[in-house]
Formats: sequence, structure tokens, C-alpha cells
Amino acid sequence: MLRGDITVAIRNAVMSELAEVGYGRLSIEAVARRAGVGKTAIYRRWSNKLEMVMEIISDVAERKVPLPDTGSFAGDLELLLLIVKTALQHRMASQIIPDLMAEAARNPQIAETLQRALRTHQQAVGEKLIGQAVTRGELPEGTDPDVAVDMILGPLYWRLAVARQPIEDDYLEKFTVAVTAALRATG
Amino acid sequence: MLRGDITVAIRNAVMSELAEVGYGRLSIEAVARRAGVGKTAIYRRWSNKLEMVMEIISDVAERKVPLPDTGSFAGDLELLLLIVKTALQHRMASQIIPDLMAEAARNPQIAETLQRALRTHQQAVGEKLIGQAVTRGELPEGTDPDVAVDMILGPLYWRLAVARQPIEDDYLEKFTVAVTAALRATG
DNA sequence: AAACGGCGGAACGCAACCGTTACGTCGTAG
DNA sequence: CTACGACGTAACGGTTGCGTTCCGCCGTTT
Repeated sequence: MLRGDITVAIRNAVMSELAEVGYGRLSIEAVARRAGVGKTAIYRRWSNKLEMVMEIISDVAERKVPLPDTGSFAGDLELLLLIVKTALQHRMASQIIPDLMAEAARNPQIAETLQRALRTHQQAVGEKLIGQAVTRGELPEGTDPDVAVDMILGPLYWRLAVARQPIEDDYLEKFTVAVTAALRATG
Repeated sequence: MLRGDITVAIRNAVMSELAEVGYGRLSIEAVARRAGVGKTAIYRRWSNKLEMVMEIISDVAERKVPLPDTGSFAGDLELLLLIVKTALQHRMASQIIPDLMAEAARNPQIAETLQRALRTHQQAVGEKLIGQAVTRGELPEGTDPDVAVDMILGPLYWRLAVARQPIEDDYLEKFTVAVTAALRATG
């Protein structure tokens, strides 16, 4: 019964508002204004701000990222880094993700939603990437995917989302070499 | 003329409010309530919320962290990781820092203040740590302090402030080994 | 042709907060 | 002892947002 195009407009408006003012200052009225719909259309779909944002975010967060097998660990790693780099450089992601992360520190429901999405991705990516490399003999047997993910995503997230410094052309390349060495050492 | 004890009460209240509700939802009235002072006492000191928070945050952020020379890169690194770990596990830091980082993505003035504090620390720590190690011959000549800082702080920040997973006993130790290997490889 | 239901718009009462002002208290400096 | 000034309290008018309700419009279903 609910009109689909209206729902889409609201979802887009929520994402934009999240990016612009953050969860803390996001208001239903502003979302309605931006989406060009009445408040009633929103309250017909969700009962409050938290529920609305959670439903929309979960939906976006659960889209799977396919990680193809390039045939070598260095190739896989560089591809992964490139994907993450591109994602983190999108305005939406670079504003919304840190904002929700911060909000998660005080709202358990947000925390749980994000953790689930994050951990699912981490595990999937980590286990596939490391598993493939171990199978190929490029990494030692006991390599911990958990630690590996920290070593891979941490620096990139730090640089792009925290320090907000640009990434030069050869950075990913050097970084790939460094991470490979690091993981070989921990095995 | 302004009473010092009142100023201190306000500063503490601001930090607590920042941790609890974040910058976006921080209100002058709530700060006054929490500090047990009148709004007038606040407006007598700062002219608005941004100015107040910036002044207080800058003050906290600029406290230097002394990094002693333990004699070896492994020792220096493990000590640094321990300091950062402890800092990031404090409730105040783990809530306020990500929150302000997120806010920085939309407020240039906050961004500038944080970047200055962050970059100053990064440079100081990075250059000292890496410089010492290079001098001792533990790291190759051309090691980039900038990249090194990413490799060191990134994973820790990721794990503690983003993924919010616990750090086990031997994590820092394994991590030290991994980072050392990584930095030797990039030289 | 009629009934249904989602739609936008407008307004509701309520609450919070803004930044400012007026007032009376109290400690201190002169 | 007096004057000053920082203090808390209280109130101001104005803004914003909440969640709800009622209205009239209009496309779809029957």
C-alpha cells in the first residue's frame, strides 16, 4: 500500500541528513522537508527516529562486498585496499560511518547493529583473504585473520577517516609490502 | 575576576556532557545544570557553544605526552602502544574523540583544531620513535615516520575505537613484532 | 460510481534550548 | 564601610522539534 517512490525519497533524505548534520541532530522534520514528503508519510513507516535510521542503515550495511580471487595475496590485498579506499573516500561513507561509530558509543542498539554488520564483513573478508593466502603458502599456517584485519583496515581507516590525510599513488603499494611482511612475522 | 573553581566546574561538565550526548546534542543549559552554575557564568566566559568547546578541547589536547627512550625500538613501541591503549580505553577518550572526529567532518573549525593537535602529536611521536630506531640501526635509513604512525596507531585505534573488540594479553607483543617487520620491509 | 487509503499540508500542545536581561546576594578590594 | 563585580535565579521572546490529529486531494480497487 505504501508508495515505493516515497519510501525511496525518505531513505535518500535520511542518508543525506545523516551525512550533513549527523545522527544527534537529525530531525524527522528535516528529513520530511528534504524528501519533499509530509511527516505523516514517515510516521506511517517507522515509529521514531532510532527505528527509522536503524532500518535504513542496516539495509545499506548488509549489502555484501564481493571480493574476487586475483590469484595472489598481494593482488587480493591491493584490490581490497583499493575498494576500502574508494569507499572511505565517498562523502557519504566518510561522514556517516564515523558519526554512527561515535553514536554507537552511547546507544547500545546502534552499537549492536553496526557491530553485526562490521563483524560480518570483517570475518568474511579476513577469512577468505587469509585463507586463500595460507592455502597458497604465501602466509604461515597459524595466521590470525582477526589480527590481519586490524593490520589491514586499521591504518587505512586511520589515515582516511581519522587523520584525513591524502593517500599518494605509491602508498597502497608500499603498504601492501609492509602488511605482507607484518603478517609473515606474526605467523 | 572570574572565579577559578567555577571555570573548573564548567570545564568538567563540558567534558562529561560531550561524552554523554556528544557535541551535536550538547546544550549550554545542560552544561550549566551539570556544573551547578548559572548560564550567565558560562556566557561570561565564552560567547557560544563552539567557542567554549574548542577552547576546552584545545587545552586538553595540547597536553604533551612524554615518550621516554627505553633503549630499543621494541621497548619504545610497546610502551607507546600501552600508553595509547590505556588512553583509548578511558571512557572519556573513547567517547569524545570519535565524536569530535565525526563532527570535524562537517565543521572546519573543529577539524582544524583536532588536526593541529593530532598532527603535532603524530609528528612528535613518529619522528622521535622512528628517528631513535634509525639511529640505532634498528630500522632502515629511509623509513617514513608518517607511514609508520599509520601502521602503529591505525590498528590500535581501529580495534579499540571502531571495532571495539578487547585486546588480549599477548596482542601488543605480537603486534610489536608485526609492526617492526612491516617497517623494515618498507624501508 | 463509490469506497478505500496513502498522500501533503496545517495546526495542535508540549518540551527544550537559545541568547539576553533584570534582580538580589555575597565576598573581596579599597 | 562602601563599591564593585561575579554569582545564581528567574524570566523573557523566539525557534525548533516532537508525536498526533484532522483535513481535502487523488489514484486504485472493486
